[in-house]
This record gives sequence, C-alpha cells and structure tokens, in this order.
Amino acid sequence: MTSSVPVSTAAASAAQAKESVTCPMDFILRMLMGPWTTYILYNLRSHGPQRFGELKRRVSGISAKMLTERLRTLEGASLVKRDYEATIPPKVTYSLTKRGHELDDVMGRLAEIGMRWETEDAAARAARAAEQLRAAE
Amino acid sequence: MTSSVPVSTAAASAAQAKESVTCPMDFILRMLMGPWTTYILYNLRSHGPQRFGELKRRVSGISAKMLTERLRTLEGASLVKRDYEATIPPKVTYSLTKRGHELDDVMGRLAEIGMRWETEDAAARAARAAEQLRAAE
DNA sequence: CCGTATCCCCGGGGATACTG
DNA sequence: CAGTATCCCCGGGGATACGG
Repeated sequence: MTSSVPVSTAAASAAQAKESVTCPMDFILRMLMGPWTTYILYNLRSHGPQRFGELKRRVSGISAKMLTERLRTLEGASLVKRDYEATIPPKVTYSLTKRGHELDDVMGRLAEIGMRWETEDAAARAARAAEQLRAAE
Repeated sequence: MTSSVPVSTAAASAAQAKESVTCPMDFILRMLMGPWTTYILYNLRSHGPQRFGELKRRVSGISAKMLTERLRTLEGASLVKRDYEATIPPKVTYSLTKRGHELDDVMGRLAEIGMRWETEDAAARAARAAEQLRAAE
C-alpha cells in the first residue's frame, strides 16, 4: 500500500450518489482500501493492542505522518481505539474496537480466498511449466 | 474511490515479506482497494455483463483511461472477462468471471455491515442531536 | 516517546485529440 | 464504439526538524 490509495474522490462519490448507483459497501471498502490500512488492522489483530512505535516498526516502510493519518481515520470510523497515558514519556496504545472486530470473519474469509487463489495460481503455473517441458521434448 | 488508491508500494510489500508479517488477504484487498474497483465490480454484479461505454456511463466520473486500466488489472487477476467482437463498430463486453463471483458473499457481508454501521451512526447522531435540544431547553 | 509542521518532489490521473 | 497517445497539473506522501 505504498502507492497512494485514494479510493475515490469526493466528487466521484457525489456523482455516484447523484446517479443513485451508490454502492452500500463503498464506505467500508473505502476505509479498508486506504493505504496501509490492511497491514495496520492485520497487525492489531494478530499482535493485539500495541504502541505507536511498535506498530510503526511492524508496518515497515510506513512514515509517521502516514501512520498517524491512517490511525486517525480508523479512529474516526470507530474501528480503532486510542489510549493515551500522560506519563513521561507518554504512552499511547492502539487497539481494535468492538466494531473493528466485527470485520474479523470477513477478513478471515478474504484471507482464505486469497490464499486459495494463490495456491490455485501456483498450481496453474506449475501445470503450464510442465506442459512447456513436455512440448519441448 | 476517486482518489488514487495505491494500496501499498512494491517496496512496502517487499519489506512486509521480509519481516514475514505478510498479510494473506493483502493481495486480494490490494485488488479491491484499487480506485473505482468496487464501483466497477458492483455494477457488473447488479447490471450483469455490459459494454465499455455502458460501464463508463454508470461509473460516473471515471475517465476512459482509468476505466481501461482498472479493467485490465481485474482481467489480469481473473476477476473480469473481456469479450471482443470484431464487428463494425466493435463490441466489447465485460463480465465477472467465476472467480469474480467468488467474492459475492464477502461483498454481500461487507455491504450488510456497511449499511448496519450507517444506520447505527445515523441513530447515534440523532440521539446526540436530541440530547442537544434537551440540554438547550 | 508521540506526534505535528514544513518543505519538496514525483507520478497518478484527468482532458483532449486522435486511430482502428 | 473502444480504446491509445500526449500533455499537464495537482496534491499525496516521504524526509527532516522541531514541540509537548
């Protein structure tokens, strides 16, 4: 998700709405589609609540600016919770909200489908390669 | 999804892989996350196979360049099928592949969750507004 | 440690014009 | 009709430096 992941422009969304061809899952996908979002949610799921720096280290390559922006967005969508402890040094912990966990089974299904396709594609490639060899003989 | 939706950069993906914190659903989400992608899949689902111009009209606001690029990507991922008839004028029809339809139930679930959240949020806003009024009296 | 502020650059994507 | 080619511009996002 390094590239920009502008999902759709506001103008486009407006246009969609006008045409009343609105997509019910657009809102939620627009969220998931954000750059780095899946990595963030995935890490919060698999490693549990964690601090900003921890998360930043795990989602390798992300900039602080980007991570902050994504977390704020997810927070705004009530998918992620931010816990601030005003100790010195300060300690901020992020975790999935109840709503965030509602995506668990969908995420699981997507992961399952993704993995199945991956193996199917690998098998197809292997079959093609074998065919190539056979033809070459 | 008007904005650019570069999901993650190749570098980021590579970094992820290196850290072996790979997300199994990343591939598939990277696909769904592409700009306009959901609109396209949604339209192909609800209106069935259709021609380029038809699709372009429905996904209002999208440019020909973008639509072409997205369709090529979806084709490459075997989610969409392209049928070309060399008549004059030429006729090109796009439709979901079998694999494309494998996303149907996940899409359905996402749509359901999205709509539920929408109504929940609307209710919450209404409650808040009512509270405001009550406080103002 | 957890951010925000500033700067700057690159390329994504729209508009237009043109071809098969 | 279904694209491709060209141009051009805007802002997304990284790097750096700094504040709470």
